[in-house]
Amino acid sequence: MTESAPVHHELPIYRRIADRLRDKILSGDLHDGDRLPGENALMAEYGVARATARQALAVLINEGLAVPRRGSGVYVRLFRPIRRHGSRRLAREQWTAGRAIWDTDAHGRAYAVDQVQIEREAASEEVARVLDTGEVWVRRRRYLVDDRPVQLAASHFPADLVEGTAVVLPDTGPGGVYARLGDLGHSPAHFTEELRARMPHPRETDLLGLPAGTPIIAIIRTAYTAEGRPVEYNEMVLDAASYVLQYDFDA
Amino acid sequence: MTESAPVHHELPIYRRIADRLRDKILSGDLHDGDRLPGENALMAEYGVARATARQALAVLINEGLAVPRRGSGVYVRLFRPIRRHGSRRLAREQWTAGRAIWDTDAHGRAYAVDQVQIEREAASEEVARVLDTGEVWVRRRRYLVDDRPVQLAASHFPADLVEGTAVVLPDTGPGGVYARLGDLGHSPAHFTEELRARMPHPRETDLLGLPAGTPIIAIIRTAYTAEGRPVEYNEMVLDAASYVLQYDFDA
DNA sequence: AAGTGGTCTAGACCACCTC
DNA sequence: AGGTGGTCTAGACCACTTC
Repeated sequence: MTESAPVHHELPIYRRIADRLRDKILSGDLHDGDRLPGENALMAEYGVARATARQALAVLINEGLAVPRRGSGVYVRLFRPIRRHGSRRLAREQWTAGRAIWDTDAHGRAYAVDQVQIEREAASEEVARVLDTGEVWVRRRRYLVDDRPVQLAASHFPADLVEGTAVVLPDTGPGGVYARLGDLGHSPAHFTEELRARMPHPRETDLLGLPAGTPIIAIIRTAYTAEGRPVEYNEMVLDAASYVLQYDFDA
Repeated sequence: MTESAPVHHELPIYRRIADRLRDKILSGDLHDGDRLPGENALMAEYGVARATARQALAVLINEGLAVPRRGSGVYVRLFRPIRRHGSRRLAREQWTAGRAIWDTDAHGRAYAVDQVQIEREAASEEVARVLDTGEVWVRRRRYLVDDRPVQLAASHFPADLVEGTAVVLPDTGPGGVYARLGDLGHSPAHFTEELRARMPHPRETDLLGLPAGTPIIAIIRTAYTAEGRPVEYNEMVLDAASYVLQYDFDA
């Protein structure tokens, strides 16, 4: 009797446990910050080995739905995004009014800038291609909202354009770098944002303090003057769990 | 929470193995499609137990850098994104020229639509709020590029607006639904896209055939006529590994 | 002190792919 | 047939949190 039975795959135990827990989270049965049943609880409830219980929890952790806390438990994850307006926020009125762009984003919530680093560098191949120059000034910094890091950014400017100006000073003054570029007669007029989502590299995980299962959104924004001269190349890395991006445009 | 005071721990073995493999991938030492050292190889090379070798590989898999193939090995992952233009692609010339929007995106590559489903439904709370109606027609479908699913979409239209029109037929004719809305005197003129990135739910994982470690990009696009009437609410779910999104706008 | 998650070992059986 | 990854068990020691 060589005939074998159809291989009617059951889901593995750890997947079924994970599915049940996920349902409880997504249905609202378990709320933000609630404690999930721990490894011991799952071992007892389902009669499985510890590794299997862990495997089930790992699924939810890697999906970004739960966060483990050493010595304490596994918790349902909070999700409080900031709304970031792609088009509106860069409207000229924003920075000509002397306001920082971040006022537009983090309305009401406490925000801060961190780890500011300003350096003159040789441009990478890609930056050199876009900005059409070999030497750039780079402003790197980290943004925090409610004391939690949410974004990394590295703005690149053609060195000859900004050398000796406030663009390369720690404090760029009212309206920020865009207002300063305006002072120099190079007001940004057109923007391109190129956007990807992926899992973070270890450096990004550290700097943004990301739990497992949190993707990042990588944005490259290029700013052009009305004459079409590129004046800024800005690489941003956003904690995806902290953001909703919005773009408005016409047909 | 941000990582608390790092008590100068050494990295666990599995992390160090994962770090070395990641370096080989990111440095280009290992290329797309190359086979990584397997569990047995890692056990021998580092003198660790099987579970530890697996744990190291799991890190890379959950980062989206590697894909396991049963009975075969673990492979470096391919990354061939499609460029999707947020603003330009919806320019009126596109659909008034009778072209499908997808011609703009998947230039040159084979694309297809799949699992088309057209139904009249009661609007969800959110859709009802945005479209200002309780009854909607919904067009659900899946997009494929090079025979691989890359996007799910569900377009919602106010029922009274599109009842009995080509908008709710399988074939919407030249220029697609936007051209048909134009025929009805409701040409879309303004768009809003709201965008998040997160790990997929199991249903999305299945429909898009996503390997572990692949986030999705969820986009909600709302289309408005020149008079400000909302005429479409489109929920899209994109395989993040398959896309680069581009938005162009002015200051 | 007790409980939690983090790491690791040493086995086992299975389904699947490749040769 | 032999190698690969997928699942699972039954232990162990550790660091950390909570009480």
